[in-house]
Amino acid sequence: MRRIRNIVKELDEKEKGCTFSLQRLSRFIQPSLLLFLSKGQCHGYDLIEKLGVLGFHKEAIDIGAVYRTLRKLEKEGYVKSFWSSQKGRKRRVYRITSRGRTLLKFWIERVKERKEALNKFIIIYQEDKL
Amino acid sequence: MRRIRNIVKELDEKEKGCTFSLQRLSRFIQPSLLLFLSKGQCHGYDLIEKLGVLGFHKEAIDIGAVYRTLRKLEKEGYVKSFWSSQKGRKRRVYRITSRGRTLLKFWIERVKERKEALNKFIIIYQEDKL
DNA sequence: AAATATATATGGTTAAAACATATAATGGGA
DNA sequence: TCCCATTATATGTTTTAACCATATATATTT
Repeated sequence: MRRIRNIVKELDEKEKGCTFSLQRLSRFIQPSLLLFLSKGQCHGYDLIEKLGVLGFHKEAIDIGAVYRTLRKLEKEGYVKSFWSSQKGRKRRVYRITSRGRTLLKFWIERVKERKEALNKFIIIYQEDKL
Repeated sequence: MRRIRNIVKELDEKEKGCTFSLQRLSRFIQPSLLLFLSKGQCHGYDLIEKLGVLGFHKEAIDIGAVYRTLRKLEKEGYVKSFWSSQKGRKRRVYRITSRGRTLLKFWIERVKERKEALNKFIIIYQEDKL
């Protein structure tokens, strides 16, 4: 039904014996959805495809989480949705609101900070290596 | 007793009306502790200081989480500890194990992936901006 | 003597990812 | 035509780790 977590399972093989969940994504679905919606309206399935652009293998994405996050974003007023049924399958199309754009602006700051932190992490790791 | 979250509270002010917790750190304490311990033995309080090097304000760090994570890392065999009491306060000093170094190696891969993803995030955000 | 800094630890709450499963319409191939 | 894969959305449960609060005790500074 859902071919999911194939690649992650391979990692599991390699990481056998490690009790920490390394592949757990963190705080990424919500800001990513806002980001893509800031570029234009989209429906959920489309957004799942687009998450791959950021480097996540489609197979590893929790589809349920995407839809759930979209519903929550709407409940909070960051996006708005409507049903579209032209050509076949009806789909719920999302649009970002101005509130959503403001939230994304805050996220960008966090993303930049986090990127800097990860960069420092890598630099420290590589120090004094032969 | 603990002057914590001063800076974060300022952010809260700015982010008023946003119901999403933007400042929540994610999956960072554990790998960071391993990283610093890979450079040499340390005790918990020292590690709290060092977390600041990665760009986190000391005030925002959950000290309890640091100690808890260290205990867990030891329980899982990624670090080892002993009590040291020379000059004053006794402290529990941690050392990374070879298992810990292996775990850190896996983490580095994740960190690099994540940094790339964050970079793409920023690039996409800046596309078609005036 | 009191206050602050150093140092470690644990109990409870919450958010979000991870995991599982359900539903249903559509289009292509056997 | 029937089956199956793909498209498409959704919700229930479990787990993890951050977040928040608090407790304890020694050492140093005011």
